[in-house]
Amino acid sequence: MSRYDPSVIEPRWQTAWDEAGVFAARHDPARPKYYVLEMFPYPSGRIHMGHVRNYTMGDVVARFKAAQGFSVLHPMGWDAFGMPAENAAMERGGHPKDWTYGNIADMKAQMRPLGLSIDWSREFATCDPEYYGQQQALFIDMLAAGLITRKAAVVNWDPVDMTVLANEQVIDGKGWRSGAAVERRELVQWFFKISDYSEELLSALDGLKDWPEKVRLMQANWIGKSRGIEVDFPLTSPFAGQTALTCYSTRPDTLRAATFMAIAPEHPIARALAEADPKVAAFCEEARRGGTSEEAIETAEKLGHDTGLTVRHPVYPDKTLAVWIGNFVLMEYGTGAIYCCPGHDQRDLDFARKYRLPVVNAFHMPGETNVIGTEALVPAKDVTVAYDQHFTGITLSTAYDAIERSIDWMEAQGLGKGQVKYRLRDWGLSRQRYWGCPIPVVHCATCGVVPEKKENLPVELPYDVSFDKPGNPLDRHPTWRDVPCPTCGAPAKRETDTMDTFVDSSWYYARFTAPRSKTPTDAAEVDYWMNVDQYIGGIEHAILHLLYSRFFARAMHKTGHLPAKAIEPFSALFTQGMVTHEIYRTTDAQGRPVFHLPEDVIRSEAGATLKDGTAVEVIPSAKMSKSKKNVVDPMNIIAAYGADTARWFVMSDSPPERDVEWTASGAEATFKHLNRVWALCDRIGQMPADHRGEGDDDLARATARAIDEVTRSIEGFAFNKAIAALYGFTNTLAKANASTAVMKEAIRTLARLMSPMTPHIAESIWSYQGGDGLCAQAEWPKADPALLVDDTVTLPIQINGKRRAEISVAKDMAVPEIEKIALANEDVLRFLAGQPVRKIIVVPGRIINVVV
RNA sequence: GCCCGCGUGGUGAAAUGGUAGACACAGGGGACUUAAACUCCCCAGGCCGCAAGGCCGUGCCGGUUCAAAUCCGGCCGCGGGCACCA
Repeated sequence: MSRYDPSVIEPRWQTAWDEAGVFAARHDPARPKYYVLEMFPYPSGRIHMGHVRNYTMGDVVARFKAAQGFSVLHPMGWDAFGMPAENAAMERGGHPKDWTYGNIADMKAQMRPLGLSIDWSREFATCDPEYYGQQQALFIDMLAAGLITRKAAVVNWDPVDMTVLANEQVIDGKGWRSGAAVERRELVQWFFKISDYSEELLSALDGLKDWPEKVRLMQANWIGKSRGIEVDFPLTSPFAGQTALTCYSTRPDTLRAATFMAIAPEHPIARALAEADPKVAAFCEEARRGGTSEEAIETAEKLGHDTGLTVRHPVYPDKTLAVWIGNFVLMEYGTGAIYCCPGHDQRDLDFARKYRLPVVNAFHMPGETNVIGTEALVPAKDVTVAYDQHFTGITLSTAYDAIERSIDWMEAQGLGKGQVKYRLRDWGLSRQRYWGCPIPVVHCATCGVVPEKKENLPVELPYDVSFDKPGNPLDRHPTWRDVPCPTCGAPAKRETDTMDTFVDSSWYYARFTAPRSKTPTDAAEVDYWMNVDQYIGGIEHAILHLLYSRFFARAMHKTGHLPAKAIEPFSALFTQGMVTHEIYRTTDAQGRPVFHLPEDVIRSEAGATLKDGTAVEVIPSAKMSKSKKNVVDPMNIIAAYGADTARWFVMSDSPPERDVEWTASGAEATFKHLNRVWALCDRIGQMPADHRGEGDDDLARATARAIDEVTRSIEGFAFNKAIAALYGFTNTLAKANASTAVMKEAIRTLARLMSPMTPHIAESIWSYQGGDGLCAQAEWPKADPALLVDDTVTLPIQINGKRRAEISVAKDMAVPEIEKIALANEDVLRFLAGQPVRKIIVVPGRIINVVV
């Protein structure tokens, strides 16, 4: 065997795998299938360590399952629509399509040398007309099935660029390019009616046993099921045709402490007031400032304007409450009007203190006075509190019980209606952008909104567009936009909005089962391959992508594109931690932030500079992101040490669910280790066939233990522990003095155990040591159970919980006998110093604790 | 602001109620070498001690338990998500 040279062996084995078609997914009804999928990448043009970690994890699972006899589907594609392509076109010229396909070619060229066991014959990009045409067919079917609707929605409007902005393009309430103050504007948009599935998506979470608990919890909170009551507050004098304000509240137990009302600036009453009163109009205008994100609204300063109107308290008619307009009340949620209990809600209290509104308690902590100062009294709902003069007569109660009693009482009095509500809103899919899947409908003056005929799909994006002006180029492309109505043939206009890119990623997993099908899916293929047995991706997708995919699978089932068994498309989910890195920032002449790639920054003990000496601000590690440019290029590691080193290293140190801070150190050490394995293989290969050693039994046991540990660790997604076990086994093997046959068997086992992580070197060892066929197709080793049990066990002895001694006893020794030996131990006697033993606890096989 | 996580040596971590620090990285010492690199061997949580050994120690404070890194309550710090980044 020559020296270890990955640049020679890695391409050789990759070619061998390709020629043998090892990774082509085969629809084989005789074998169990296993579908492993990693979240497909956005084609930024460069792979980074996060990709290497993500795809190596999936590859370990895919190779492991293949070795265990499964027919494995392990595909790869590109989440290729989205804003960066348009931004690139605006900043550097060129066309989003050319930029995207160029990036895909570049990234694929960087991924191939990793030696991933991917079936590349199934590759597609979401911007392929073949893919998005089928997505348009799905849209048309979903429209017909009543799963899609149109309604008004609020967007970020840049009044200078006259364009809609994404939330990330709104920085401190200003447009990222124009710097203009952003306004909230209403626009008619397309929506998927995901809220029809709120209860279904919530209750089905219980069945997702192999999803992380935290993801299910996050989704449950996002869906936000609440039980509350809808109450009318009568206006003391009717206004604008309204006689009452209708509010929804989840805390009717605090209704007595309501001291004022707040309505949204878009509320009909606020609009009517604004028409008559320029001061109200000015306030409503002001309240529309800022971005649409919940974060922006929740953290913005709460502003209010007193309308002068009052309402009567529905339960205590003597009380009247002032009606305010508040910039924090949203017309989209609930009824656009809320009643405020500053005593028991911090936001309401802050508002009340600011505008000198009254504050009262609905309850106190038992035995306390609880005068409200600057902090609202907000105990957990399961804490018993003392209600004051509560309308139901409740005195001591938890909030849980008081809420139920209040709802029952108010329903009985005809004052309100108990209701279940969900926080989950419909999914707005319209985007006023070019680089996305066109929404396949036509607007006709006589027929209204008409879906495109399926035989005309795909509705393809025109290539001849320019990005020199802000806004959507499809809007100013007459020959694409102006088409005859599919129904009546009269001149009509295409929808120029394109789809949210979350739509693209909500069904790609199904498409991989039959990527060239002339319909969105192929019944026989989805039936064999679905569901995804193991889905792997970043925790940042815990809510939106995964929830949308769960909805889409249901919608695809309803429209006949997926079988019922696939409505939960991902049987098991693993959320890997992120690869993080420091961020490097300078500012431009206008004071705006400019970010720099790590390779453009020179780091020293004193700080960081650019190559021209400009000082760079170093921001602590955060998720690697394109916009922050804190991404690391793994290609230099592959060039220097080979793919096996990169793969082993990203799997070795941190547990896969935890974030890992990228550092260059350690890759070198991995490479040295692989060299040691190579040399060990060489040495064993040259042992005389008749060599006899003393250590055959010990090595056989160590081999069995390694099989057991590596197998269990991979099954439990503890790849770092699998690698620790492989280090241990390699060290044992290197020191072993065993017979040639046992040594050879051990290193062939080592090759198979390493192969999911380091498939190329494993293949070389396998063939050199006389393994049959390709290691990639070899069966996974099985441990002999008889070799896994030890006859004796070491038991630590604690005295009052502190470890003081240890004894070695037979594995199956009876407890009384262990007690006797422990109490006779001389270290134990020394520590006891004659004190009487109060209790002795023996946990067989684990520990002994003597209590004095 | 709201929801969800995470916090253990100089570093990545292991131990998920039962011997805290496995396995590695960086570091120190030694062997080999004219020398260096490579390779191999040894040491290594902190404090006290010549040693034997002892005390302390898993972000901080408190609790449950024979026993807590692990379970519970409260704080602090860091990260993810917040519906148009993907």
